[in-house]
Amino acid sequence: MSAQVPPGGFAAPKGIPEYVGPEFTTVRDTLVREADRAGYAHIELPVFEDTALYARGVGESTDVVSKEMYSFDDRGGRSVTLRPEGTAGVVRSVIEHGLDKGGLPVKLRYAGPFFRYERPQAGRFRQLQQVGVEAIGVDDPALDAEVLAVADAGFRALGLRGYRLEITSLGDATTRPQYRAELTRFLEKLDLDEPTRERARINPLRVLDDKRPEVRAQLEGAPLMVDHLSDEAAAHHAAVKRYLDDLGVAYVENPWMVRGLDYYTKTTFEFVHDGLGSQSGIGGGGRYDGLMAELGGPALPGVGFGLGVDRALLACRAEEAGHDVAGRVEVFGVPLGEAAKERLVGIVGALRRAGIRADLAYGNRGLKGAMKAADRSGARYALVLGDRDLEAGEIQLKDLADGSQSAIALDGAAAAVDRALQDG
RNA sequence: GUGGGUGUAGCUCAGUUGGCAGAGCACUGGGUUGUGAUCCCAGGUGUCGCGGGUUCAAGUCCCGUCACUCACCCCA
Repeated sequence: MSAQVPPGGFAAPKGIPEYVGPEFTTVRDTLVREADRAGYAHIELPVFEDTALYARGVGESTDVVSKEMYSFDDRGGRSVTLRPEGTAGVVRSVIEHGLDKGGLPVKLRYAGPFFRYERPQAGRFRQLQQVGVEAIGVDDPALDAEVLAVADAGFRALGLRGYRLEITSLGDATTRPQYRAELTRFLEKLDLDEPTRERARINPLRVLDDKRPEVRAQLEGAPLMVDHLSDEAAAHHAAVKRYLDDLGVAYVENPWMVRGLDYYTKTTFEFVHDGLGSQSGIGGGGRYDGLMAELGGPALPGVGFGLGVDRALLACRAEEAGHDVAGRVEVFGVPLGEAAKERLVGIVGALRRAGIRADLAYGNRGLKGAMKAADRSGARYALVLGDRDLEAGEIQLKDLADGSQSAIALDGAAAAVDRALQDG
């Protein structure tokens, strides 16, 4: 398909998607807008952090930390890592700057690139784009539900329908160790290959969402975390579901769901889309009540999500949703000859100063080529100017949608175009 | 990290039992210096991914290698 050596000799690093045009930013900004509506404030964070932050925050035993990080020593000999996820950085910033000293919860949102050294695949990239929110400082199931509702609203706003929200509870520190021991005893009796046994040793929960049928069959009857919740965690879980009903957010329970990051407690969730192939998660997250303390801050709870912008975009393409492709510009200038070009350059400048998106046919193309460029620009109107019009003190305003054309006065042409656009 | 598939023009691809490297789309110009989205005409010097081998002859067969891709794993 693609040549190994591209024209010019350079290729983008492996596994990194590049987006040209408005499609990507439209998806990202739509997701961000829903977080803004719920009062989450923007936070701009470093793209790399102290490696130890992720080792401690995300968890040494996770795949993300143990084999997928872009880590290197900087020139001062400090080990730094390109951020593989957003929550650890947000929590670090909250602790470092005492953002929890004011009113709680602290509600923050972020957007940007993250990095994981994985084998690229459909929907899986080494540089991935996420939009995320974090609500820190309050342990209230209504806040869990709000976070879920914000994500759901974002996907709905994109026009997506072919996804579902799966939720479960991972319990808390009071009962998880017992459950883990019980699950380990169950797994030890199964016939599993060596890599899977190794996984069971590192994190037995992870074996539960194995996709292979031969493994799934053996998992029938495995002990589930939702049956081993503390009274408090069970009440929290039940309350979250009630609040989701109040918010009109649909969900299904998936007690086999596991998260790959160690910090999750209680509520965890994943948005799953059916049209994406193997990498079907378009967003995920949950509660992390121990993370603040783990990273040296006050023992405050938190809840948040990360949404995959790349995957949401692929989902939009799969559903053919959200394609309001606005033109690059609204007005396109077509000059015939040098004198006309000098005059049109000024008019296009005036249009831009008036807030109208406008462009011009450069390169002294023929009339036909210039009109073709006007068509491709997506403009509503073309402004055609030649010697004949200059003499008459007029300029031709052509409606590219219906082909109609009328002459308007050259003086004040920009204002007249503005009026035409207003009238629609 | 493990396994499968695929590499031919900017893009999507065809190329038969080994015999002159092609089509569509896109792009540029012209038909028409006063009109685009339609129509007609013209415009291609491609490391056939790369290296080696077999052969009179390799895009085609063999070996190696690289890249891409899908799945496992993992996750957004």
